[in-house]
Order: sequence, then C-alpha cells, then structure tokens
Amino acid sequence: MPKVVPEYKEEARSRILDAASRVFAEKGYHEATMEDVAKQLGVSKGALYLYFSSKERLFEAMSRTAPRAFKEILYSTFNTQANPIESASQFFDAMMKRFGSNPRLSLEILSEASRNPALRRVLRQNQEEYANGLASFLEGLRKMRLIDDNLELLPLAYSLIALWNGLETLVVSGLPVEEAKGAWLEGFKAIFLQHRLQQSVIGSKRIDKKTS
Amino acid sequence: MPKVVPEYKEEARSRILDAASRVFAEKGYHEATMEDVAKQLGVSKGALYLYFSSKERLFEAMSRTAPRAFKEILYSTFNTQANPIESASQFFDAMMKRFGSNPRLSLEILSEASRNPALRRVLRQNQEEYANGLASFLEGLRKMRLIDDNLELLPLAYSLIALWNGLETLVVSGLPVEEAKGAWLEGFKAIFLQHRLQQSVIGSKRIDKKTS
Amino acid sequence: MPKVVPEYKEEARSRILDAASRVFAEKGYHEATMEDVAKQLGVSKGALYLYFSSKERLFEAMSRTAPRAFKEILYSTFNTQANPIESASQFFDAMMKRFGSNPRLSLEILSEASRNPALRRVLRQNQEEYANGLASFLEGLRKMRLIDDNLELLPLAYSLIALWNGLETLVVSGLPVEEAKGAWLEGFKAIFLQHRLQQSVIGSKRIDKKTS
Amino acid sequence: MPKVVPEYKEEARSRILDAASRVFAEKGYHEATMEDVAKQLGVSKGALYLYFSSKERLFEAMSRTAPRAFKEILYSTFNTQANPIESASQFFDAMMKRFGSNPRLSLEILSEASRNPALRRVLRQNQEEYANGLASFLEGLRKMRLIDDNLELLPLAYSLIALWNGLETLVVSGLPVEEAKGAWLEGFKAIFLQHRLQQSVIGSKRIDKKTS
DNA sequence: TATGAATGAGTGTTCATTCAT
DNA sequence: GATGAATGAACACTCATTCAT
Repeated sequence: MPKVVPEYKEEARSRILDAASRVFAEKGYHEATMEDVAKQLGVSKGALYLYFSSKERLFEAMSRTAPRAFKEILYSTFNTQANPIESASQFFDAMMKRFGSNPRLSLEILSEASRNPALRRVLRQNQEEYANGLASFLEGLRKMRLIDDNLELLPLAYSLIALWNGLETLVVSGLPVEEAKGAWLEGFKAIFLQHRLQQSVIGSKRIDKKTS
Repeated sequence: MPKVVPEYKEEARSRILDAASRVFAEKGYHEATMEDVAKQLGVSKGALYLYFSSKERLFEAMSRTAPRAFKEILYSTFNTQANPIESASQFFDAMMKRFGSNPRLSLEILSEASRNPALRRVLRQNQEEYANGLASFLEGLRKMRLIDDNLELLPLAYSLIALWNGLETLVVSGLPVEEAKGAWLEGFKAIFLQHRLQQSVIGSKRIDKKTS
Repeated sequence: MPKVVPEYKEEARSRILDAASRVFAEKGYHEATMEDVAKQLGVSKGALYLYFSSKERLFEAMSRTAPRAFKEILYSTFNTQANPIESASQFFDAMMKRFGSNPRLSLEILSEASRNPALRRVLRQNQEEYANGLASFLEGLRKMRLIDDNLELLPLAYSLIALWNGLETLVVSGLPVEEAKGAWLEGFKAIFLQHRLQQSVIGSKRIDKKTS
Repeated sequence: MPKVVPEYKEEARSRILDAASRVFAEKGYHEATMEDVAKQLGVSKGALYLYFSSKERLFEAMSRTAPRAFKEILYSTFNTQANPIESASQFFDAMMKRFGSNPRLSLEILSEASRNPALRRVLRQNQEEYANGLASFLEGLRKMRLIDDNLELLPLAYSLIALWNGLETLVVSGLPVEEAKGAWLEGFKAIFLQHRLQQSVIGSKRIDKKTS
C-alpha cells in the first residue's frame, strides 16, 4: 500500500481531498464512509485522521477546494468580451466535461452547509467572489450595450449564479442535460440584448444562432 | 398520549406527513430520526410504521405532498396577466411567508432524489408540470409583447424554475433573503421587455427586430 | 369477518389452536406472529388474547393438542399383531400423508420445550404414554417370537420412538423422504426377528440363515 | 477489555465461534443476542461483525464447526471391530462427557436448518459422511457375522444416526439420561446379532454385553 | 365479545473514531 | 507516520401486548 505521504504533508492532504471528493460525489456525504475514502486512496482509515480530525472536517476541507475547478471554468469562459451566449455555451460544456452530468457533489455540499455554519461561510464567500467576478464581466458587456442600462449588475450576477445552480438541481431531479442546456442558453438570450441590439443598433454581421 | 388517528386513517397519514416535513426541514433526512418525527407528533415510533413502511417511504410520501403549497403559490401569483415583475415579487414574498427563509427541505428532497429513482421521477413530473404551467403564463405575456419573439417559451420556463431553485441554494448557503429577492427581481426584469418596452414605446426606436 | 366464537368458547379455542398449528408449522415459533395466526383465522389479534394470555401459552396449548393426530396414527397402525414391518410402513405413510414431509412443527415444539419446563413436562408425559403403548405392542410381538427374549421392551420402545424422531430430524436436514423410509424400515427389519424367524420356524432353529 | 485477536485472525474467528456455540447452546438462536455472544467473549458487539457479517452467518459458521467434536467421537468409538454394543456405550458416554446432557445446540441448528437452505446443505453433507462412515463400520461387523445378511447397510447406518438424533430429542423433552442410554443400548442389541450368535455358537446362556 | 390502532422495549447492524502496535 | 482491530453510541424496524371503542 502506498503511503499517504510520499514527501510532503501538504500533498498527502491534497490526495485525501481528491479521493474524498470522488467518493462524496459518488455516494453523497452520509452514504460515503471513511472506509470508502481510505480504500479509494489505498490507505488505512486511521491515516485519514492524521490529516483531518473528523469526517465533517474532511468534508469541509473538500468543500473548500471543490469550487476551484468551478472557478477556473467560470473565469476562463466568462472573461472574454465575446458573445455572452457563446460564453455560456462554453461554460456549460466545460462543466459537463469536468463534472459529468452528475452535480451530486454541489448538492451534498449545499446540504451539509445548511447545518454547518463554517461551511456556509465558505460557500457565501465563494458566492460573493463569483458574483463580483461576474459583475465585472457584465460591466464589460454593458459597455458593449448588451445589457439594459436599468439593470443593476450585482443582483443580476447573483441571478446568473442562481440560474446555474438551479439548473443543477433540475438535472439532479431528472431534467435531461440537453434540455438543461437549452434552458441555460434561453435564459442568457433573454437577459442579454445581444441578438436584438446587435442587429438593430449596429446592424452588423453578428450571427446569433437563433437570429438569422 | 394523543392518538394518531382521531377519526380517519387518512388524516393520520396527513398528520404524520406534516410532522415529518417539519422535522426533515429542520434536521435533514439523515439527522432526523423516526423517533424525532414520532415525538414531534406526540406518538410512538411504532405508530409511524402503521402508516409508512420505512423512513424512506415516509420521506418519499412527504416529498410528494411538499410541492402542493408551492404549486398553489406558483399558480396563484403567476396567473394574472399583470406586470410579471409584480407577480414575481408576490411569489417571492408568499414563498417566504409560507416556508420561512429556510429552503432546507427542498434541498433534502433533492439530495435524496439523487439516490432514489422513484423520488426523482416525482420531482421530474413536478418540474414538467411547473414548466408547462409557466410556459402558458409566458405565452400570455408574449401576446402582450413582453417577451421577445425569438425566445422559446418552454426552455425559458425551465430557466425561471431554475432561477428560483438556484436562489434557494444561494439562500441556504448564506445569501441574505433581501439580496436574494433583489436577484430574483433583477433576473425577471432582465428577461421581460416590460420596462424597456414601456420606454421604447414612449420613446421611439423598436428594440425588437420583430417590430423594427 | 367471522367471529371467533360462534357458539362455544371451547370451539373458539379449538379453532385458534388449529390455525396456530398451521402457522407455527409453516413459519416456526419465532417467525410466526400473532398477527399471522389471527389472519389465518380471519380474526383480530386482540381476539387471540381473549383465549390465550400470551403467544407462549398459545404455543403450549397447541403443543399439547398437536400429538393427538400422532397418537391416532401410532395406535391405529401399531395395534394389529400383523407383520411389524408392515405396520411400520403404514405408520410412515400415514404420517407423511397427515403431516406432509415437513416435520417442522415437532422440531419447533421440541425447541421450545428445551426452554419451557411446562411444555417439557407435557412432552415427557406423551413420551411415556407412547413408550408404554409401544411396549404393550412389543409384548404381543414377543409372544409371537418376533422379538429376542433377551431384550427389554420398554427401552426398546423408547428406541423406536427415538428412531422415528431421529428420522424427522434427518428429513428436516435434507434426507430425502424415500431414503428416510428406507432407513426406517431397515431399522425395523434389523430389530425384529421376523424375516429370519419366519424362516427358522419353518426351517429349523437357526436364526441366521447364514449359519444354518 | 481483551482484544478479540491476540495474534491471528483465524484464532479470533475460532474464539467467537466457541463463545457463540456456548451462548446458542444455552439460550437458543432467537433468545441469544449478539450482545450476549460479545459479552461471553468480553468483546464489543461491533467486533463480532468484523468476522461475521450477520448473526445468521455467525450461526451458520458455528453450525459447521459444531459437528467436529461429534465426528471425532463417532469415528474414534465406532472404528474398532470390537463389540459394537461396547462401542455404542463408549460413544454415549463420550458424547455426554463432551456435551453434557444438553443436546440443545443440535436442536437449534436443526431448527434453523429448516429455514436456512445453506445450513441444510451442510447438515445433509454431514449426514452423508456419517452414514458412509458408519456403513463401512457395519461392513466390518457383517464380516464378523454380526449383521444379518439381508440388511442393507447404508439405510441401516442412517437409522443408527436417526436413533442417536432421536434420543437427543427425547432427552431434550425430558427423558432421563440413564433411560436414554438404556434405550440406545437396547436398540443396538436388537440390531446386532452378537449376543444371540454368541450364544448359539458357544451354546452359553449369558447374553451379557461384556461377555464374548 | 371483538377490534385494531397504538405502544415501547428490544435487537441487529453500521460506522466514526480511537489506539496499541 | 501508518495500520486496522476494536469500540460503542446510535438508529431503523418489529411485534407481543394493551385498551378505548
């Protein structure tokens, strides 16, 4: 059996978190056992406790690292000032590719957060960060006149985050991924003036899928 | 100890479901024990099993009845062809009043659905129903020219549902209810042409290419 | 639902015992529930308690009546002074016909007797009765010179009972009924001088044809 | 609290089986709790589940090891070609010494076997093995002219096993051990030609078991 | 008498956590 | 550090028994 710590304690933690996120994603917090996590890693149960004092702390730690991938995808797809519908589509695809069509883990984290204040605080911070990030992005779009001047950007950023989260809940409860993508894009189209403004205002060649 | 059944077996079931929804909402599925539910009702554990064969079935049954209130509020606020922003605001307030600012239960149901196919089927059906209902509602708005003609209504309906669900997740993870309401309304404003149309009608330039 | 007592309390008891013996035979003491017995009879659980103060007492009472059929078969097949092998064969067949090839109930009774002195006393009495009955029967056979003079009849009677009980245990643990019958008959043949004596009486004094 | 496993996992299993057989023998399968077994061993309930996945499996495993002692006694007493009555007597005494006068455990095993096919298969195999072993033994006796040539040995072997099992049932239901032994021996005497042949051959009157 | 809803003690089983090695 | 055997608290579920009607 490979040791947990080949060289650095930090790496050991990291490996555990990785194994944990896979196990929790597959089985959910309550169904997953410490034994499961240990086996996933090829390590003894006891070893986990050298790095995390309890299952709860392990889950918390994992919850903190989990959004990393989300952030990367979010910022890499929503940074360019290109067509926001296109960005949204890329984001959707990238998320699916990265997490499969199983948003189970987010849900588990959320579920735990509802009874774990510390975890909730972490999630809240992430939210804020995402919202601010998105708001900046929207600011850019506004300059391109893709967003109605009467809209407040921060609340709108939150509603975009909510839209994404909400789609995850729909997928978990059975909405086919394809339909989820449709809803996701239609939501974006509705929000951005893009396909309307582009044409009427600029009269350019913008080729929105829907717009011919 | 009061009897579970004052007169009708059906009422007994109903009482249990009610107690269960309170307990599950407060503690979550796994943390709540059958004992908790029984105590909440002032009844013995065994009594619960006269009506539901297992904790899981109890939860399922509760999950099926839970959306009833949601439906009522949904259909009563989103039926009039009044200002949709106003409807959205009423919906938000009614939901808060009814469920408090604790959307924990929806989350628990969702969480269980991810591992319980029967439950998932129920949720999926509800989704469809809501989506169709909302789509009809949107149809009405379209006739009032409040919705862009290029938008497909069913996906848009799903995205509205997602928006709501997503806001619940944000609230669970710490977003203040006030901000949630702000995001909810801003999302609606962005989607509906209302405020712009109002203006544009008054002003001049048609934004919508359809009218241009 | 038919009432337990159509006319006489005694008949009610009797009906319950009958239902109980069927249920206990099929499921065994521990697996059978009072509910099972009540349903078998089309009566409420509570009704059983009007006639028997507990499951244990019900089982005891049933255990006392159960051997009735056994006795009848025993005495009707082992009374004639005909060929004892023939009697044994008839007994075997009659028992199978009456109880099927499922001696489960005897076992259950035995099992309970091992922890229930009152029940044990009943069984012991039955044993004695059977043994004495069989001893008388053997007495008759001895007069016909079918039993070695040196054998004591009461112990031999017990060993015949044991032989039967033992075959039941073998059948329960998987011995095919056919083989059980073979063993049963072979045991009898071995014990009774019959087939040898018949010959020797006709032939000479040699008991064993080998030595004749 | 002493550890279940001093050194070898196999020994731990073995210890548990030992404790289990004591507890099951005393209380019976249903009355015995896992707690009882654990306490008997000075171990926690959970420990038992490290070695046996359920009470049923524990009982099965115990049932498989239980006959070991029986086999040893059986083969060691019924191997010599000495006087079979003597062998029978030694067997009886050895069994009593080993298991006390409480054949409860066999009964419990039997009782469970009637509802557990896996267990039944084990018992059936054991039966066959015993029967074949005894048949060989009888073969030897036949050569010594102690068994009538007309008897088939395998069925007879089964009937001897049945005789033993049956005596256990009688003892459980209250037959004094002394009488049981009497019946056991009288059964053997009846079956074997020994005492008769001895006489006829030698011409003496003594039928004493010991006397050759 | 008879009912059957309700009780609640009892038990098998799980699993996070500990700790001797 | 690492192990994994052991712990023991916790909990779902059963069912003999009771009792209001």
